[in-house]
Amino acid sequence: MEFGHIRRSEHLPARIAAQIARDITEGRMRPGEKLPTEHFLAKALGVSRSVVREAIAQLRNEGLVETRQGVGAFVTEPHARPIRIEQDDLADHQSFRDLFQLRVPLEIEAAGLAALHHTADDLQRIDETLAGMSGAEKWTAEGIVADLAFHRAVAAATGNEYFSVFIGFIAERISLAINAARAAAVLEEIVEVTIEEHVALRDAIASRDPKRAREAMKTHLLGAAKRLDLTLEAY
Amino acid sequence: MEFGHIRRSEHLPARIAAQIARDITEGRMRPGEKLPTEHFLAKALGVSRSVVREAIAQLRNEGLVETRQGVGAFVTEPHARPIRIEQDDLADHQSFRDLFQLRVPLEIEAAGLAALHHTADDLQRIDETLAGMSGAEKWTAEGIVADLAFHRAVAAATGNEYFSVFIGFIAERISLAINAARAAAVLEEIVEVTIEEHVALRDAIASRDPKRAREAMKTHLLGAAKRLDLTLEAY
DNA sequence: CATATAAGGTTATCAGACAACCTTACAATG
DNA sequence: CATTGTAAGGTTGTCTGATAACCTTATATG
Repeated sequence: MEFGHIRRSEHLPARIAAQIARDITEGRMRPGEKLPTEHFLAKALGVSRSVVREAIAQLRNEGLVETRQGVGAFVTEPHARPIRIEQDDLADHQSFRDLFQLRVPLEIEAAGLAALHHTADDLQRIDETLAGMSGAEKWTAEGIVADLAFHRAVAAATGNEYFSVFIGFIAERISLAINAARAAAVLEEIVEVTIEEHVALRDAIASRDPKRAREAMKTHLLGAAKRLDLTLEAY
Repeated sequence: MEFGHIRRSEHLPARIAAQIARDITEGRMRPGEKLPTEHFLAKALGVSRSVVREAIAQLRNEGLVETRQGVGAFVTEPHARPIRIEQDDLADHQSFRDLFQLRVPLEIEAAGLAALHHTADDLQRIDETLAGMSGAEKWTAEGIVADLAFHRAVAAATGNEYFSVFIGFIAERISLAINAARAAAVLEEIVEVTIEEHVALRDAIASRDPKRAREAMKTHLLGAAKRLDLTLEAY
């Protein structure tokens, strides 16, 4: 096992943890295998034991290793790691587009499921977000927040918690990125059109027509993509 | 702010982290608020600074706090926190079905995008997973792993990293859940059928026919759902 | 053979110190 | 006055060394 020295930069423990994590995920360390002792790692990496401990603690939090007092640290069985996406990943245009592209099929399906499964409460919450969107003339950031609330409400109406979690997460990231990048004037135009499309979608859901709801969501999202100058495949 | 002493049991840092996490998620500490200094917390909780540091490091890994050297630790804004889903959430049948339902539109879209965007390398990796699946007669767990690898390879062929991340995550959870719940005999039958469907999907991708690829994936997933006794909406 | 006991190794925790970095206040400079 | 430099104090980051708790293994003991 090789343990090259760590470059002096920022976040030593995170760097070390990432290195060991790579060793594990890329197969250089197999499940059940014992990590070197903290003492050894500290010597080998040229850092103190505190840093090594913090790195191992991070790996333990991520579920990649297990530590047993008096015995050592061991690579765990291929146990699913939590998914994790950082805001910074959306900095460039490519990532933004990719995430938007991921959003489309999820939201279309959610619209269809919402049409089938929504309750009276769900519909009321959707209507509330619509009212919040057209209520004031505070476009810009307010409009983005209201748009996000609408999409959340539709996702919640599916009755499937995972749609809520994933769509909420993705839509929120996209909203934040838009809000950070776009000028107020552009936002105003976007929001104007958005409201009409939201109402159309809401009506399709209310009439329990999954096909129409899906089409409405598709129209809405592809329209939004166009207004954001994103080119997405459509077929 | 109250900081009652921590009971002497196991995993002091985890206990402390959990306590602070509760303070944050239950609103007793608001986003942007500064945590007490490590020194103060150590004194107040009756533990050493190392323990406090490890607890705060865990919170940082979970995205609940941010630390700035020389300044302090601060509660993060909720939207800056990464999405995180634990394995335990899939214990009951309802959750399993819901996650499977979420998977369907994602994978269908991925199949279409893979047909459009795959490179020669992508296709080769897909073929490798097919070979791995039919290569041995070790069905059961091996078959599940190979199935997962196939779906990962297709997602990777989209060229969209987020499809890889999300589909990899979801499919892995489902695979683990299936592996834990099903008997070997049942798995064998499932895998038999799966291979044919995989090949069909592979051919559709290879001929760059997104429509056929989407249909193949849809057939495959809805068939899989049926074999798992899941009832999903289809329209 | 079965059971205690001792020894050594490893992680968990503690304690104290110094380094790196940030903020603030205030003086110096133009 | 506005800007820049500088010093002070506070906080996190890292280092060092030691002790406690725990496990494994080997050895002794009946």
